[in-house]
Amino acid sequence: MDTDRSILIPTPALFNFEECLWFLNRNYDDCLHEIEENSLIKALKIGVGLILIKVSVAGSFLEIEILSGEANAENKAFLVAYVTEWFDLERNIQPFYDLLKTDGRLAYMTEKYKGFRLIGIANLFEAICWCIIGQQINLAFAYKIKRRLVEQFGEKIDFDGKSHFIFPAPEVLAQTSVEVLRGMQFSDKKAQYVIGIANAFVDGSLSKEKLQALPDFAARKKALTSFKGIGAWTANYALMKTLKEPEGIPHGDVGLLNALSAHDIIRDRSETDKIDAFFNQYKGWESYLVFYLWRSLAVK
DNA sequence: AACCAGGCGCATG
DNA sequence: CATGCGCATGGT
Repeated sequence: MDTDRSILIPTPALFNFEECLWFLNRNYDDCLHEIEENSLIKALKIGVGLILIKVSVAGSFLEIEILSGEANAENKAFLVAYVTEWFDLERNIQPFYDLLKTDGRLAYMTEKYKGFRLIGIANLFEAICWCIIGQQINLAFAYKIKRRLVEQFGEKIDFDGKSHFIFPAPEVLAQTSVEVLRGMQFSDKKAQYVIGIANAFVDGSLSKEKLQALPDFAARKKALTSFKGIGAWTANYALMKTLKEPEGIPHGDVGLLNALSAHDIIRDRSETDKIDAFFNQYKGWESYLVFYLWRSLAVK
């Protein structure tokens, strides 16, 4: 191991990297990272520089190896912060487990999914675009469309015979056209939404920093849903994945509803009062509950 | 081969 | 405020 190009982050209690990898894989074809064996490879942009990292477990540490790009102190500090946020390493999830254990239907999760963390999407623009792509279509198709978009417009690092992409910048997508996106099988509306959101990022009317500066969850949700293409589901999803907001419950989500009925919490999606009452028992941990329910959905 | 997919916006009652 | 409808097209 080249210590110059390697960083170790101590892992917290109740952390299991393989559980997290399961979620990042799930038999889907995500173009923004690659999983091989028990490691994860991802390209990132730091300032103007591209960097390729490999994340794996080394004893009681997560190891970040810099495969390509500059391994200076500044980049290393960025990477520690990035991976810590990505895997939500700073959160003590014991209180969540204590709540799960009081619920006969969900208590099994504290063993079966032990150490599973809320996997983030640090890039707000990416999170929103991903939501728009995924609205009302099946996930396999959504990943295909995302790949077309990313491979056409994203920057990449070639390493070891493979290309590793990063999500396109708003400036780039703001310059494309509905026709081009239609060619990638975006619907007319979704193409308009993505371009509209890209322009909002370019002109500064929407940004992660601006959202974070708002006083509370309700204000952030309202700000997000004022943009075309961002409804309640997308706003909650983005707040949950990018800002790690506990209250971000993607209401109406098909996967969530399926998991709720699979656990006999509801019979059909109209029972919104039951859903609210259920989530009320998990104050402060709603988004984690959503994540664990998604985790419970076996893929094929 | 019909029915469903990690919804959303807009038009009505 | 709640309900209904069109969207677009791949998966199963």
